[in-house]
Amino acid sequence: LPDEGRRSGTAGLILATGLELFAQKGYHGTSIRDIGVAMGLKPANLYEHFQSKEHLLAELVRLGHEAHHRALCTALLESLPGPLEQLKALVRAHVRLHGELAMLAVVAHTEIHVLSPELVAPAVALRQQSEALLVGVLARGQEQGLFDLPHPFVVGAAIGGMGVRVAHWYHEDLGLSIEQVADVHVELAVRMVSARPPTVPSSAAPGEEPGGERGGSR
Amino acid sequence: LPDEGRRSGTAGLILATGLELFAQKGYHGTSIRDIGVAMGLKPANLYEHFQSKEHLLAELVRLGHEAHHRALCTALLESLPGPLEQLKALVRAHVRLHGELAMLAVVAHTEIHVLSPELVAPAVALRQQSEALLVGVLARGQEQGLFDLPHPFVVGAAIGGMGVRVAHWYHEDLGLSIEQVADVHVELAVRMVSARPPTVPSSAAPGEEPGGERGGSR
Amino acid sequence: LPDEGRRSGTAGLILATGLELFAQKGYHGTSIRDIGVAMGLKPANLYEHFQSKEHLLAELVRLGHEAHHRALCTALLESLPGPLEQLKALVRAHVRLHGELAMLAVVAHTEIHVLSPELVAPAVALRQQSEALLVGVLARGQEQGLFDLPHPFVVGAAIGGMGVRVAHWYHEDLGLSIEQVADVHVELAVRMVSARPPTVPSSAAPGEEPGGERGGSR
Amino acid sequence: LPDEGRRSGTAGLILATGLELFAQKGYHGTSIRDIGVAMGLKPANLYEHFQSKEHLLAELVRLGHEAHHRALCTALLESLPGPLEQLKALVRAHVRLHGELAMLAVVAHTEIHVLSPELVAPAVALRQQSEALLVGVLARGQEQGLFDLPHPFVVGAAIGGMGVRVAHWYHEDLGLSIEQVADVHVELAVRMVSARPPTVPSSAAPGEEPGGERGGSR
DNA sequence: TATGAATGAGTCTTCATTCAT
DNA sequence: AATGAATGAAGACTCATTCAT
Repeated sequence: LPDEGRRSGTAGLILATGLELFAQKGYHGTSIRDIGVAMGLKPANLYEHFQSKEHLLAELVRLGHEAHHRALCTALLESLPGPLEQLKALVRAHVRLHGELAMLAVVAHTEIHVLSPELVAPAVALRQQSEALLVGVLARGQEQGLFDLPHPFVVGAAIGGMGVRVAHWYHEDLGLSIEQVADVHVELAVRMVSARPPTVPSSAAPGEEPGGERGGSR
Repeated sequence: LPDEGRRSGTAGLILATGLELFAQKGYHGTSIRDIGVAMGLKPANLYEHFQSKEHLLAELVRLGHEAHHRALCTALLESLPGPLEQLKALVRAHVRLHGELAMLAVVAHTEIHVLSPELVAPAVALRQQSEALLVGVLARGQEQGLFDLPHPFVVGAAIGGMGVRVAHWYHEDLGLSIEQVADVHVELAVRMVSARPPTVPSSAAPGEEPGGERGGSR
Repeated sequence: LPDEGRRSGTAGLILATGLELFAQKGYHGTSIRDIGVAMGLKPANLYEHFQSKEHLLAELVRLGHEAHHRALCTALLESLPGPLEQLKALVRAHVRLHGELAMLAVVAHTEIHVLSPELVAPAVALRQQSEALLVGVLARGQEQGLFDLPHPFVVGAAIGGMGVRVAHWYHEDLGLSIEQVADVHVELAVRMVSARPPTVPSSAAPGEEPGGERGGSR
Repeated sequence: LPDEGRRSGTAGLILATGLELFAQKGYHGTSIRDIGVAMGLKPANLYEHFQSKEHLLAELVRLGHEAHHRALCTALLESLPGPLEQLKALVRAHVRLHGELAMLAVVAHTEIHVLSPELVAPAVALRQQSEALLVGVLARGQEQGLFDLPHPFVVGAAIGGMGVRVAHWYHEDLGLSIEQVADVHVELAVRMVSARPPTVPSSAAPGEEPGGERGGSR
């Protein structure tokens, strides 16, 4: 599905069909025959183009991780300087990718564990690098006193996580462009790294909740 | 795994073993034989206690959704009044559940789609109610002018989503208590619904960011 | 089902239930569990009363053959003398048994082949004796010039066969008493062994059939 | 086995092997593995040619009923006119089919009940038509005063039934050609529908039968 | 007498894969 | 590049049977 991974003819069709079915029913829930009938080809034919079912998945997982990594890197390269801008760029790219290439993102994320160590290696390498990008930005933002992170690791996981989930719930019939969704997530991410004002004037207005909040934690 | 769903003897063992394997390898990736050997029982024995593999999954999915719904309801009932406190209570409960019952949460979430309509019905009903709790709190918060939500629906999805992801990355060897993780998420959620201060020095305004950031970009 | 084979309590219930299910779905098509649920007892309980499923069948098959043999012998003993009367008695008894003990007859006939040689022995012995009764009567009838048999063996098979089939099609809702059915079969058997009159006008000779027939052809 | 149902290659082999085993051990008593080893093929291969074991049976049952119906129709078409000739033609065809295609006839008759309603439908339709042929001929024969039927329905069942049984006892090593068997059955059927001569000399009257009876009774 | 749990063998069927064509 | 047939392994599930209770 990503432009770079597009393959010609039958191989591309297999890739696209496999992606759709894997996203829908899972790797183990999809048989080589399912893919065959969905394509109008016989199962045996798949082996002209991929060594095995697992290799087909490996290719998809690799494409997904590459697309993700590429999107983040590009975002960073094109970003204005500074941790905040970079964070915004990362979040935007992260969310857009999970909205636009939702099936690929889901498959790459969900089914990565079925791959054998050899086939999974490239993907995990990319994933770690991608994660490092966000971690790095957050770290620098905090070093520079621009971010106020309750806990850098957890905040990173949360920001990444809410983006990942977009692939599961976003779809075009929602009346929302993926750009709008990305905008919101950018705003949320910014808020997440920004210290709240002392809440001096009791932003919770209706009166006087002052005390309540204190004991709120259990 | 949740106290309420604990079953006696063999049935309970099957439930626990199935949960573990389903979480690890997926429903379709786990064979009835896998469960059998992991339990030290023969596969045939499973059918004394569950009608089918699917019914076993259905029970787990149901338990997961019930535990989740129960946790949210309890949190709300015990919360101090007011949308902000309720939001905090919901997020805390949501995160704790996804940390403490991680496997159940993952299975209930990931494998719900393989269930036939009949078996899935109770779970989807509960899920909708659970979602409605958060949506309701956010809506009231905004009505009362306490929250500033860029987009209520997306914010809800984001808050829910980051909690859901906790089940995928949190584990006890992380040097973090789940309570700490919940604390952070509560703080993050509060920030997500709170308007940022006017950003007086306009930290987001491009162009005039205070120098230091420049070197941060790669 | 036959009075002599009736057993007390549970054993009798198993026998009756097994008979019904074997007749309906066949031996291999009926599981020990089917019998259990149909009886309201647990399958394990069957083994208190029968060594195995096969022994249950063997008992039924034996009962069936015994009842049949007994019916034929009694008929012969109570018959007026003479091959014709004896034939009539045999046919009547044969048909009555297959109507009144239809399920037992069907099972004893149909499922006898699944029994191991040891268990089947008593039944085959009886069957041969029963067949011999009819064969003997036919032979004597022919010797004495009372019967005109196109082919003794085939006629015997035919007379026996039409009676056997009664067990498959007769049931009480048919508006026919089994006695009526037996009457008809007796009459048919008598005709089967009786030479036709010289067919004076030669009704079978092609070409000269008496008019009326012509319109009958389609 | 009937010429019309013969299939090429493997499918035909499966059909033939299945027929043999079903006839011998019954549908439920025959496993897909039995068929496989009898054919020298692996069980899985059967599913290349038939959807399921039940579909294989359904095909056999259908073939059997078609062959039977075809045989009866052809017989009627080629018959001389008139109920008596038609009866003779029907009986001859009926018997020949049950002798020549014995296994098919037995399976089609015995195992039809295991088929699901959908799969059984074509066969029952044919069966009803076949029965109607005989019933029709008998009815016309009686209307025209050619037949003397003690009870039309029962006579039909008896004539049909004795033919059906041929499939169970006839085999070539018997020293009888199937044609001979058919001849006998034709003669028997004719006798069955023909009024006995008034038995003027009272052949059944006890007492005055010519001698033989004396020693005949046991 | 009755039963719940347990089990090894066996059920039908689907799987991914190969190979000759 | 494509396919129909073939296959060994594995899939979920059922079977008749046992045994402690």
